[in-house]
Amino acid sequence: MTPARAPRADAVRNRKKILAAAGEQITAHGPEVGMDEIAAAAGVAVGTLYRHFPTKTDLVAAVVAAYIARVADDAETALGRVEAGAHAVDELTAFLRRVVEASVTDRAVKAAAQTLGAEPGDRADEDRAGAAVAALIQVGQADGDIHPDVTVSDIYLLFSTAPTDQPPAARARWLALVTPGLTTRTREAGN
Amino acid sequence: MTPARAPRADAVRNRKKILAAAGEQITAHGPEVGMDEIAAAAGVAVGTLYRHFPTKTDLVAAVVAAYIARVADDAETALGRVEAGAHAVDELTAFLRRVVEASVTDRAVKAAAQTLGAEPGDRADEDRAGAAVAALIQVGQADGDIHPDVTVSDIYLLFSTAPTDQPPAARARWLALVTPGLTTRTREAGN
DNA sequence: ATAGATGGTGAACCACAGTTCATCTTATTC
DNA sequence: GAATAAGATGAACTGTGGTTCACCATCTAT
Repeated sequence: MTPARAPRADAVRNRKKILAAAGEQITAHGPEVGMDEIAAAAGVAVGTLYRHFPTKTDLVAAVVAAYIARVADDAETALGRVEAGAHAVDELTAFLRRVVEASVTDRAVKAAAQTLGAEPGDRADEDRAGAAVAALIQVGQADGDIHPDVTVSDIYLLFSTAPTDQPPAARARWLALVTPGLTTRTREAGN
Repeated sequence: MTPARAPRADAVRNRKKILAAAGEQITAHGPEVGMDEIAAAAGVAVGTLYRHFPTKTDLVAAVVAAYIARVADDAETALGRVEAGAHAVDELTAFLRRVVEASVTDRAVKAAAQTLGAEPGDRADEDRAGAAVAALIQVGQADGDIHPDVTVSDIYLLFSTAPTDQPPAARARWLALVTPGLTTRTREAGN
């Protein structure tokens, strides 16, 4: 069922360039960047964009998928560290922080995803991330550091509400406000 | 310095109708509702909208201002209850919950405010709300219930990150996750 | 080297939403 | 009840941005 001949070399190259450019442009100027601008940034004509992605929504979806893949990688790495002996709570909060920090860059991606009807291009990556986070939580709960009723969807909930458009100080503060809800430790003064 | 004759009666009436309709339409269908639709809902022609509000951004700003005024009222009422003997923490969290709940209706307002360059039409209402919340926090801290380093901007930060587009259960859960960051009490199991 | 399809180009197209304005209506004033 | 200014109307205009498509270029298999 795959008799189609292999895609042309330059087509593959262009696809990558487009994806990269789209990511950059969207994170830089928000989701309202025109297709023309993305095309220009990729060093390609608009038509080429449409050859690879039938619609702008599809393009954004692809960018979002790439973002999710990155997050999944991050989560799995964190899990790896825990298996190597690191504390799960620490890794989880650090993961949270990292995602929130990174989302400054990727905030527009999120916005774009909502503006258009962003579809999960690759459910697989989403699952990967979920599994890793779940494992992280479980270990943390076994350690007695993470509150027993915390679930993966809690983490997603916090992700989706992260103040990506706020200055660094505010993001740090937000993290400080939110972590006590996840851990069993009493809130410490700070920041 | 006010020699201008009083505005016509129907003009005043229309202004109200427009504001009301704009609020409804935006909360119902998001900030992307067309001016035509708002006009239709108000039982007026588009041109009338532009007579009262030179641009769509101005109209949205007016709607946002009305929203802020409502929040300010709410905060002041809560403060009143505290002065009458209620616990400040409870009132603060209840206030938070109320705003989050209400924002289901008003979520689009927030979105609209960000989409366009929403300007604070009435700084006064903003200040009213801020003052009331500050008082609430202060009393709560004096009671020893609210963490000493909590500030008004923390509350604003939480507002701005409230999951307004999530189902009720998720919003409740969010509140449960976030409150421990404000209080001095240890997190209790729940939900 | 050549054929033929795959991929690339970009000017033109189109739909949509905000905005304008010449004209008509209606409230207010004397 | 005129006269007049304030307000209302809505068809038409405009600019923007996604999308198309007829034509050209390039890669790959033979």
